[in-house]
Amino acid sequence: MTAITGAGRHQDNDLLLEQQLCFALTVASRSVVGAYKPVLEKLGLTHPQYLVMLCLWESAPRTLRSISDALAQAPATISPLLRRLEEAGFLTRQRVDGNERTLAVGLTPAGAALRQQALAVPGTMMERLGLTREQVSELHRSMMGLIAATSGGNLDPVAES
Amino acid sequence: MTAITGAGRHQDNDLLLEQQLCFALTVASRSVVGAYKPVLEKLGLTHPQYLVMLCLWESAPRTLRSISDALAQAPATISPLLRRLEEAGFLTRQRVDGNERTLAVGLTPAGAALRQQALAVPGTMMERLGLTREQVSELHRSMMGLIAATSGGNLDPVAES
DNA sequence: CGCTAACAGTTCGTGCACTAAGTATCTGGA
DNA sequence: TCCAGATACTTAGTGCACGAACTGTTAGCG
Repeated sequence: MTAITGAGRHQDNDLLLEQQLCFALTVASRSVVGAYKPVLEKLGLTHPQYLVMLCLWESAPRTLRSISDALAQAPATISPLLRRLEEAGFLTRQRVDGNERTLAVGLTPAGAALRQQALAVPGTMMERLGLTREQVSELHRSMMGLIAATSGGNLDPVAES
Repeated sequence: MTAITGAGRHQDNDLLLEQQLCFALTVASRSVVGAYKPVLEKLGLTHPQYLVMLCLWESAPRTLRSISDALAQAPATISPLLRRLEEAGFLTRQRVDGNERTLAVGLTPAGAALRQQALAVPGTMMERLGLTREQVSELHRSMMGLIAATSGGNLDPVAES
């Protein structure tokens, strides 16, 4: 209601595909992930798998829930991802004997060793994207602001009933 | 080789999940798309479907290839998307009689009428995200720069053999 | 004319993301 | 103690993204 606030007579232009932020954002995301692909392939990882490994290199063993929270993704997304990484030999999944409910995800020697190769990835990507450390920081800040805007606002419910 | 250029002794910090641009970018993309979801649900569209409709509202009828190019997505992604939108009654798919190879994607009356409801979407989203028109423009510029960085650089091949 | 290469779209297989539903476990309170 | 609710993870189902293989069509070239 009151479409005048914020929108108004700009509405027609607002529907142009090219100037949609959501469009630019999804294309940028897919493009950057695509740029990682050939680099990560050498490590035997997909991009989401790479993010999981980053989690584990920071702290292991840890629970699925903890990884799920760190990556801001549903447990149902992480679960099969961990299964594939286990099949690839990079991590282990086992129940903690004190608590039969939680899953302890740990690194195998191969998974821990992979970190050495991964160390070169950020630098390689900055080079391939032609970005300076400052530009990366600036973009990172923008993204964090956007993430805060989505989770900070009263979004989860449709706001007004 | 020569990991000193660009990377160097920052490598350890570079692997921290939180400061990965690619991580922030994918989370931001998923978050924003997720924020669109309740709004687009009222129109009966998913976010990728919304982008296809934006294409068609700008110009219809047009070919699958043209939509695929505009959205920077593979024809194989667009094809089933169009099928579902046809099933939903928003567009038509028919062969051009002069050229049995290309597909003419056109709007149905329902698909054309949907534009009126969609006019409110950008304003609604700006409000929900708490972004000003200027902030949206700025973010949009950043994303376009990033997209240019991925397609501009010699990325497609792995560069050196 | 006939053949080959390029092109338009579709289909298939794999992996991700997310909702919903299901299983098992743990915890807090009557 | 026992039970209701919360919690941890898994599974199923839908849709998207992408590479690869496939069908059919068109265009160009000898």
